[in-house]
Amino acid sequence: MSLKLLARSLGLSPTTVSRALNGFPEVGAATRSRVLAAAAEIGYRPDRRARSLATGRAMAIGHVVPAGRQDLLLNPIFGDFIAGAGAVYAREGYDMVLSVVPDAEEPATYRRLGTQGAVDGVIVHGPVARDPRLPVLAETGLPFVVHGRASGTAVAYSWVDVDNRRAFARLTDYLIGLGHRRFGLINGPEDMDFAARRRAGFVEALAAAGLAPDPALMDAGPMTEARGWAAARAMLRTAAPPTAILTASIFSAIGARRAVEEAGLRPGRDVSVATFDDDLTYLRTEADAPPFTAVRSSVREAGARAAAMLIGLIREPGPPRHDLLTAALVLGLSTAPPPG
Amino acid sequence: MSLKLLARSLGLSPTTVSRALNGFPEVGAATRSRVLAAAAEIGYRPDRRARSLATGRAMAIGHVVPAGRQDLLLNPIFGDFIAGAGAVYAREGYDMVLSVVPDAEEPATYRRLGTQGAVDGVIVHGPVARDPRLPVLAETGLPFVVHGRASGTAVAYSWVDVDNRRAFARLTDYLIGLGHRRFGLINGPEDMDFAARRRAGFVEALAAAGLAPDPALMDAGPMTEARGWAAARAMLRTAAPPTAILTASIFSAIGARRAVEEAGLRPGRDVSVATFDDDLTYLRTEADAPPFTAVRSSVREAGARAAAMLIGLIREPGPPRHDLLTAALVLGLSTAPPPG
DNA sequence: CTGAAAGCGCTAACAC
DNA sequence: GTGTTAGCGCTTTCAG
Repeated sequence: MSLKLLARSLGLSPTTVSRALNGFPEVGAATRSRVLAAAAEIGYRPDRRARSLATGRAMAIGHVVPAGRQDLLLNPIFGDFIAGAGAVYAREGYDMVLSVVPDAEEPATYRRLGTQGAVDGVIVHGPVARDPRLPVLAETGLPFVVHGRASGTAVAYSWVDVDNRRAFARLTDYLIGLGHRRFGLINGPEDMDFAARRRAGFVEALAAAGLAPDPALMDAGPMTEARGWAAARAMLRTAAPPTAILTASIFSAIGARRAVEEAGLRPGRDVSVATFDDDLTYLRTEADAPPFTAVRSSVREAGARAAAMLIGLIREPGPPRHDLLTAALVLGLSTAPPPG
Repeated sequence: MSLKLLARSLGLSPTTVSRALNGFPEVGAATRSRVLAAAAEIGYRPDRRARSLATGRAMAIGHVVPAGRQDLLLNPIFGDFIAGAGAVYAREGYDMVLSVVPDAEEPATYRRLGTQGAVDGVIVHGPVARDPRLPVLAETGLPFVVHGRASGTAVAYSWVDVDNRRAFARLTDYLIGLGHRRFGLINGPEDMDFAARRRAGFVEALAAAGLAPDPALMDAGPMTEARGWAAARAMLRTAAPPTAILTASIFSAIGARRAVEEAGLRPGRDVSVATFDDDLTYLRTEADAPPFTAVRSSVREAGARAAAMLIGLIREPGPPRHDLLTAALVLGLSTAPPPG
């Protein structure tokens, strides 16, 4: 059922009906209610494409996910971010367009999105240092917000990020407070911005306590169980093994625990394994209470904020905006004072 | 840059340019190459909305995710499914439109999507028994494919599913083969189709071995660490505790292991904890090799197949299609013959 | 307060 | 082979 037909059935012009439906002031009260009633009854829904074509606004936001960086999609974080953003979009009447594209085509995709008028703005996921996507995006003129930050970029851009540096500094502080002095770090891939910041927080907290990080006890790589296992295993075989291991993901932590067990040690007793995982709502909830550390998801919140920021930017363009969230601190699997 | 302008700059009519670009046969070879060259040079991209409006095809697929059922989004499974589907969409020129909507508005959303011409088809996630969405969707006439199955529905629908029943039967068989006789089951929410089927596979395998399931050792609920912990704890305190526990998720398994440890038992020695998690690519990869069980993701494959099926259905409508994938069997954390 | 007309950018009958 | 015309469904000047 089109606007035209609706109008005809009411004996009105499409123009008037459009105005009534869109809340324009110049419509007569009686007419408006008549139109509204009729529209509701037949369940009239304006065609998004036609409206978009006429107004120039797509009422949609693009999320481009590099197909190669699959861990991004697979990572529960992504889903949580999307959930937060999606809720905002739904409220504001925006659609979310997800494109999974081969890495090489990412720039082309951004251009396409901008040119084709399919979206009004874009959210960038998984920034890396000197991210090549940002200049491309800036060039298109399409508003965009980055989830995370990309160091080493000349482009001024808007971002929403969780304070990873501070989170790891806090986690490290906590362990230092328990009495630990020798730490292992099993980090994510450090070419990715968040991982680099986590490392910085770790090193910084050590320095503040007059401790020096041991390069032999620092690993960076995919946040998988296998990697966590291998890294912890290697650390435990060094001459001076760590009494506490910080991991950047619940999966790394699982692997690390396994290595601890295999070494004949007790996780949470002989060796503490601490996890910071930004998003564990799928795993634990506030209600869980002891013996679980209650957490809330900062990532979902970040998704919501990024979406809101982007919509704001679309509505009234302006200088880049920034939003740094405090991470929910998660003390994972098991920690205790060092033995002895 | 619009088609019209492009045409004008070439001294051609928009029609001819359109035909040349879209590979229609009646265009002269010389003209075509001229058009193609010019289009490439200026980076011409047809406006999707305009094209969609003119052709009636949206070239987009909708995925509607109930906001309330957040575990769905949070679940890494979802991301993996999306990754598989997304790759197919990208190849076929489709966009993916994700809507996160409050549960109550889901039917309205389906209607909206159908009416507004925003999408050509829909993928339904997380079916439950007698799912109310299917009738609504069927009524709209919009092609759709369900990821999973919904028992107790009169509607004939297309689906792609992983054989959860068989997967759990196999996992149970495996443990029986190791010598176990008393099993605990920590299942997902059994109102959801996949969980119900998993339970069925478990019970079935026991029956085939002449064993009866013990209701006191069967839990169903959210697949979280906390739930896994609580369920396992309760089971281990019964008069006849299980020697092996099957869990429906890696998170449940983590919780269960913890409970085993807290009970003074060794996971993987005194009590086996077996996990079936359909999607663990984010956790493990084929390359991991021992000590990790190699897995591949059946969910990603399911996403790809569902997408392909839906596109097929859009291109040539027909009777419902079905696709049942064999699950990648995952033996999680640690299993061993029963003690003694 | 309401309507007629033009146009968003593209495709598709129907000529030529 | 190429162009003309109409139209997808909506919004938006511009008249009245």
